Amino acid sequence: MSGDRQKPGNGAKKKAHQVVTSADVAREAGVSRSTVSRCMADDERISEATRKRVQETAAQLGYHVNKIASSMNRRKSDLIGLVTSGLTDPFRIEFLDCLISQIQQSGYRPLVIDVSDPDQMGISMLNLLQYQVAGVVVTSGSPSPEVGTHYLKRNVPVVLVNRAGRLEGADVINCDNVHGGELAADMLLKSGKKRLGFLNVRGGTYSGNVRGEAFVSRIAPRLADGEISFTSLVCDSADYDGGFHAGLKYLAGGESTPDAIFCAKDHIALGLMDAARFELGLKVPGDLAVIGFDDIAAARQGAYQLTTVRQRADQLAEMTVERLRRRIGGDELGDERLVLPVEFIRRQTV
Amino acid sequence: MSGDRQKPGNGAKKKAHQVVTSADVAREAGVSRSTVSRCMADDERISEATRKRVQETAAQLGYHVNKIASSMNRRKSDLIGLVTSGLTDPFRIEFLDCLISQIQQSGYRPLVIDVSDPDQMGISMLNLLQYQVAGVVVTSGSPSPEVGTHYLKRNVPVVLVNRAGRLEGADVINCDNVHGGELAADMLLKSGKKRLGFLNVRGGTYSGNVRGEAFVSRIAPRLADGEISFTSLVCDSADYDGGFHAGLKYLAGGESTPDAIFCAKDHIALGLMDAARFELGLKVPGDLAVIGFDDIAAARQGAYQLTTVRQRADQLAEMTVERLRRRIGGDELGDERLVLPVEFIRRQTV
DNA sequence: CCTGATTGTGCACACGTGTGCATTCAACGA
DNA sequence: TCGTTGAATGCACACGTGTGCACAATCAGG
Repeated sequence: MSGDRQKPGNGAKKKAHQVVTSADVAREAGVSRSTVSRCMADDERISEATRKRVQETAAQLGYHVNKIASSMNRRKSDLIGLVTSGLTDPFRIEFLDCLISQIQQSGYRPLVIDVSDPDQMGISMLNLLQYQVAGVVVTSGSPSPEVGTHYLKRNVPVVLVNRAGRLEGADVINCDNVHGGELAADMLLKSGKKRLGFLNVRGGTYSGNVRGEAFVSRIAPRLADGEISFTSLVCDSADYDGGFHAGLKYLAGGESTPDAIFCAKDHIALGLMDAARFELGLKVPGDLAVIGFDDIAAARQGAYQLTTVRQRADQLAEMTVERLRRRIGGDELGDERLVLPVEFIRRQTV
Repeated sequence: MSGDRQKPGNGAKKKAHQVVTSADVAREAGVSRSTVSRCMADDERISEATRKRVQETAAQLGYHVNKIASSMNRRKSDLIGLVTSGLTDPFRIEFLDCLISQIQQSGYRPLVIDVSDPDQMGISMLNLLQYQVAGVVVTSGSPSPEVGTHYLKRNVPVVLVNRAGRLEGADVINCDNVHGGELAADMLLKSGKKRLGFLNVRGGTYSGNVRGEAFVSRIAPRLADGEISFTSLVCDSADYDGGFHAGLKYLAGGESTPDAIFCAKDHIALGLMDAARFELGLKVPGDLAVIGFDDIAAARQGAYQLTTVRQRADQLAEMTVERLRRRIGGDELGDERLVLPVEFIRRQTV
């Protein structure tokens, strides 16, 4: 009555505290194991009566589907790989926060891979395949685009967020970096400042570069007129300390010292502001106007009140998960570049 | 020669782009599948020659062990569940950053579970069991201690971090909240301030409560003398905004307004400072001394320079992983409460 | 009562791996 | 040459699930 082949030699004398399996539920409910499986998956072909009965016995026995076994059979797990590079960048953290929440609500689970260490990176990313992930989100700029190819080759959907380029068969989602750079430029042009600068990390990130280029093209006419000047500034790390040291370096005084700086991201801007205000005694925005990018939580804090360009982490996450779900569901979407709108947030640093 | 039973009816005409399996490697290298398995696991009984040969063919064919299948067989995966409540608390983020890095270096993978939503919490935590996690780290205060019991019942090691109480068979790791509270008290007593306060979130967290109680016991003698006064302050959320609004509420003026406040955590202290300085025009530390707890990155920033009690996220993570690994390895450790030292960091808010 | 359609369940296989046990083989001492 | 030992490897089973297909049961219509 219990179905399937019996085990040959051992008379059910395994370990005492064994985990409850679908076979147990089947036996208890007087149905086959297949039926149990179908009931747990809400298969429509099962009659209402048995489904209810089985689900009740399952609950009573404390049965939960073994996702590992299930994943093995279906050759696909409910895991979604999140490739990130540490948990230090504030905007990325906000994004991951939204993303994890959304992923979970969609019935998936986030499997985090940290690729801070460049050596480990390759193997770390391959590890995701070992876990049969249903999809991958790449939020870090460091992995080369080609790693995405490995996933796509195995039909694992990939979404690249705030990254460069195009990837055949994958979505690339960015905020409107160009428009953001232009908004910042417009604001500084209107502010009456004359010696503009753009501060980015050495070598540049894709997003930062685009923002900077858009900024420069927008101010180009006025530059040509000679009404204003422009300097490209560089910091050593894309964070608070990087901005801080850049501030010490570039704002120490002199005729050509910038009086308005557009930063590639908020976190850099905060460091820059603190160096200017607390180390060099400059007034913001009196002596120095600052504009950031992202609108991280700290930008809203009283100590900064940073004027910035907002990109919405929640929207970014929402779109990421939506695209991922559709691709996992089998939609053939082609490769697209999706752009989310940005918004200028005027506070008190211009 | 290829070993194992053959598939009955189908003459190897499956899907074209199938994933490479250990059987493929075995066939290619002219050994049995068992040998391949042992080679990949660096089993000692395999001769050096064949091991090398097999590993080379494996690399050549692009074979990687299927962790899902492996987990199923061993009834234990390489996943470690991280139970957190959102990614908003700065210190927790720093801790998770270290933790994820350490977990990864130990050959495990972090599976994040967000229990922000209290409704989802129960099922979310059970989901971890479905994935056969090797261990669980609980970093959020919200789940009731009894959830840990579910894991322990299945022999899944559990580590509770900065949490209350004891759990039979699990480690509970805390920083030295008591000493931290005392250090803060000593500092404020020495500062000459007279109207002390302790600011914590309404209802209190375990860590916060302990810090506050230690603070109060330390100042108790001077309280009894009538030399100083003490007020217990409450904010609505344990973050920047909570501290900010509490500042507006408690520092608006009047005779009994505190002139020195010990905050349960840094993030609250930052909000409090900003309300005091930028909304109410108070000088810090002149009109108001502030001490925090944690020493998050923002506390070091020029705009705050917060005097605080440091707990080391990296040490916390290191100890967490070490205990977890030992328990996973089979060590019977009993249930312990581990306490990490704290350090007073004197900056410019006292 | 027979036929065909519909609905609900069970059987048996497959997923890819780890591992206890048996087996093979070479080496070695008597 | 034979028996013994130790090393290296193969065989077969088990892990827990999903699902195509076959089969049973019920029912409608003639």
